[in-house]
Amino acid sequence: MKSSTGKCGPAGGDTLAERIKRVIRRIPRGRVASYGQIAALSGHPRAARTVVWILHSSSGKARLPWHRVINSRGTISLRPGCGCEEQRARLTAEGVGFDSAGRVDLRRHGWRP
DNA sequence: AGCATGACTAGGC
DNA sequence: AGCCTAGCCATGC
Repeated sequence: MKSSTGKCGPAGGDTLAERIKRVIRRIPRGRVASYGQIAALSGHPRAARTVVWILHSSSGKARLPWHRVINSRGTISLRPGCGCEEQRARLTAEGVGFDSAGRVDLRRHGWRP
């Protein structure tokens, strides 16, 4: 019995947010995943925008490898001055290489669960 | 209850 | 090949 209301609370629950966070933590080091991919693995293939919100909401708080999350083109979506340089530095440190166009080779570093 | 925000994505011109 | 538009999902005021 948890509560008479029937709700156990979002903690450890099946909320999309918790699920998305969980998926992001599963991204192995040296690999990157796209927002849409994470959303799909969370059960909502079109909730890429929600993934964005999660990162904003937990940016710097939760221990999420936020730097391993990029867009479907393999480029960093962050705007200059908002941590995009840090993201690139972290990925580079993990062995993820960027080409002259600032793109990651998803065929090589893309996360494939 | 409705509108605005957010690091998106796919498709069309 | 590059830019624009519409669609999607969840939260905050």
